[in-house]
Amino acid sequence: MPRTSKPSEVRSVEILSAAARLFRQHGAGAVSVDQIAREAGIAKGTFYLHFQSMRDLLARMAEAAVTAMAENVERVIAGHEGPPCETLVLALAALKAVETDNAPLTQALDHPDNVELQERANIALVRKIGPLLAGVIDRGCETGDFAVEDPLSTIQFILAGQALLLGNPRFGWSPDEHGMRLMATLRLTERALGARPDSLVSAFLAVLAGAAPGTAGSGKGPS
Amino acid sequence: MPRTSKPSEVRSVEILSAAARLFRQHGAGAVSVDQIAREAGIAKGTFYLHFQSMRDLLARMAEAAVTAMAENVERVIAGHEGPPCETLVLALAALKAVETDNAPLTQALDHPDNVELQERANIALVRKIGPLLAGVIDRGCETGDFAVEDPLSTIQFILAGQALLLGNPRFGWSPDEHGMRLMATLRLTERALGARPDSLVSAFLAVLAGAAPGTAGSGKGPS
Amino acid sequence: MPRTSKPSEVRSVEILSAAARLFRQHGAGAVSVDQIAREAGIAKGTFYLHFQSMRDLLARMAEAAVTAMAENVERVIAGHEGPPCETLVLALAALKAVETDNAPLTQALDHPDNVELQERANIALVRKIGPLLAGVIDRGCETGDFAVEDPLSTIQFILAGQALLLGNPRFGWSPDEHGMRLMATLRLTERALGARPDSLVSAFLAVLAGAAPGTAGSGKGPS
Amino acid sequence: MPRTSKPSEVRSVEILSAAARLFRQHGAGAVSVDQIAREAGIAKGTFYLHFQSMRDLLARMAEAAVTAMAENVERVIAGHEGPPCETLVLALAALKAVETDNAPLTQALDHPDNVELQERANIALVRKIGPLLAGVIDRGCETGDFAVEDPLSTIQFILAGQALLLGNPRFGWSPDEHGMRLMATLRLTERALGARPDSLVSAFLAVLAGAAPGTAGSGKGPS
DNA sequence: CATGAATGAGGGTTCATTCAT
DNA sequence: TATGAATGAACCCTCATTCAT
Repeated sequence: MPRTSKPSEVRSVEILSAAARLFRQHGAGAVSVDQIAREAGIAKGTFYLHFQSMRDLLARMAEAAVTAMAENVERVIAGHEGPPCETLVLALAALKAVETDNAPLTQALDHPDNVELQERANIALVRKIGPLLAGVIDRGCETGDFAVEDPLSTIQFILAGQALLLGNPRFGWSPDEHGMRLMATLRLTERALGARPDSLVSAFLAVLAGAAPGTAGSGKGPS
Repeated sequence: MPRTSKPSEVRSVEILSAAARLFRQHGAGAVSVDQIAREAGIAKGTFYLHFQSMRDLLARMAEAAVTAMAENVERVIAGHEGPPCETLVLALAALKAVETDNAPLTQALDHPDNVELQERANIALVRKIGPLLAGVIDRGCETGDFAVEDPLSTIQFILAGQALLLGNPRFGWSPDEHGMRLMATLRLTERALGARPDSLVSAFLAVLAGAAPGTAGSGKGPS
Repeated sequence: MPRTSKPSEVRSVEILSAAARLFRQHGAGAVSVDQIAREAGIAKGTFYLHFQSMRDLLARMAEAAVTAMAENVERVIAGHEGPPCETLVLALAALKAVETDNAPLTQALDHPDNVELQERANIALVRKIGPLLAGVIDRGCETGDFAVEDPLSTIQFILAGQALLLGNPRFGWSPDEHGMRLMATLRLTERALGARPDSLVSAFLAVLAGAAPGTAGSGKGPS
Repeated sequence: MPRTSKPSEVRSVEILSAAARLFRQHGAGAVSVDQIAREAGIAKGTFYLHFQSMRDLLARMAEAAVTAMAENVERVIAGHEGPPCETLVLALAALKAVETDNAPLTQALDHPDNVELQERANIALVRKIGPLLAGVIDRGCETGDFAVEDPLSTIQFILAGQALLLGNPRFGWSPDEHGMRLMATLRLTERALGARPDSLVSAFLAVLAGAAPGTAGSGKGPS
């Protein structure tokens, strides 16, 4: 009721995080513009001053999530000095960290109803993060740690597989099943990149053990 | 308006394929029961004589699609005598064949809006087809063609990666990009399964060249 | 599925009691022709062979209920020899007995949704039972037990009041409140009929105490 | 189609009276939200801006009707100075006045299908008006005009009887029959309250004759 | 920039009734 | 008489979007 005026960008972010909060609770499919407006403390009409449509909001949210991931990964890559194996594992961990972080935007993607959002994010992720990691692999190829012909395509496939098989709550893996698939994924990645056997696995265990320098903010391990 | 009575199963299939047709055109999310009924040439109420709800229809469609895939793969595996590499490639090709086939049910999954359907199918696919292919790999391990610790987890990861990276029209790969990713996938699979370098790639090329015996009905290569 | 042919009247009764059963459980407003047909073990179309419409069924049910009440009351009046006060109390008790009896038709009326049915029954009751009781009162006027100008109008008013105030579960009286209203009703009736003070009250207590001869089947007292 | 904005309360009342109009014509059970919206000159969605559901509307209508009655009665009681007999008769007349008034809300209750509404109103009426009249009777007991043990229970019974027997158009009494029942009701009330014979009847006739001071707005006599 | 009442097409679902068999 | 698949109008309700203020 009070008519508080704010710069467009501030309002947008407020709306975005209000939406994220609701999405987390009820899933994107079950949230109406009405609810978002109420949660953001604005009138319904104001929503349309900042977003063209509901679809627009969804798109921007997915974008924001992936951007956060990319930034996290970039920071890790830039900040880490050590064997490429470790860098890679840390980067993959940083990826998951965003999902695990309290950041509402990211967690919103986990709900069963948000499939479309999730998928968009996955695709953007493969497209955006792929090149970053491909850079790491390139370096690894130079140092002789890795040996692979087409690093980009390869890591993109691996990101895709991981996103669907491990990142998707719908599979409902038991902890055991999940662990087996995680380990198989590491071994497969080792081979796919032509890395020395056990090199990724041991790097992963090292990361799990102590917080390696350069880890992303949350400090949480990969899922 | 004319009142034609048909056996329940016939009507169900008619409705199912009417729905598939519309889904292909507009995406599952944008199709109403009204439209389906009109397309199927029945009254709206009749729809509810054969399907409990819209959700029910979606579930049955996803199920049908995956079942078709599983059958195709099984047929290929059973009917093929030759090196496991080839069997595997043929099986993967058969998988795609269902999607590529004219079968309306399968094609319906391709639309951008059908994410939920697609995802259900993907998950069911990984769960159902995984074990079938794991069997082929097991045999390969015995013959020495493959060497891998946990065939099921590994092939499931590969199926997941393939489903998202290659099966998803949203990526919008150019033909070149798509080709590179396909090749990288094959190389990755070779390494992941501990197969001899080039073994899968050459098997794939062989399949492309001539219709190997036991190929699925459509005869089309992998997407 | 088996096509058993039965005389129309038998079927009607079967359907009627199937409906009564369902009404008792879910209320008349929540029961569909479909359900009734299923419960009666017939096809939906068959329903319309015996009842013109749903409305028709409701009407016949209300009629049946009141007929049962009237018969009960008539039997009591005919079978009882004693002071009119007692006859009257017994008759009123018999009225309630039908409602309390297991007779599904009657109990169906108690559900909150069945208001229309209940009302029809009430009206029919006032119209049908009124004259019966008026006869008793007439006799009472002759014996000097009662003194009232217009027995029919009077007893109809009392029946109406009782039906709404005491017979309606929607009031939600506490046992105490209910008791007070019952006693006030008896006193009011005494005065209205010009009966000797306490005559009806004590007759009522007598009926409560021992099952007076001529009581209706259930033997249960008035509500 | 033209978009006219009105204060919420105004709209609510407009909708309410549009509904009342339709209810009067077709009965509450046969009126859809669609119709109400059309009659009120608003869009269907607007209806749900002011009423949570159809049920909500019904509840508010019943409430409004009884509130009007209670107010009328209260005004009469407060404004009248004279023998309790007369106050009582005036109050009962005021009750009917609301029903008889042109007030669409009240008239809506008259239709055969509105049983649920009517019943709710009846119950609320007995509960709300009962205590008001009981107060009058209490006073009468003090002045010696009345003599009754439990005024509340007694007057509630009488209200209930009157509501069903006289207020219900379904009985379809002929004018004669109606008159007889009205007179019997008065006599019964006299006796029930321990009033002097003819006291209520003559008060009633007095009220009929000239508009006694303090009568409700409509000035119409009891139905 | 902000408001929020108003819009109205569209959603899924039910169900009394019909009719070809 | 009996069947039950088919009908389709009607129902209640939601919600993305608009627009007068």
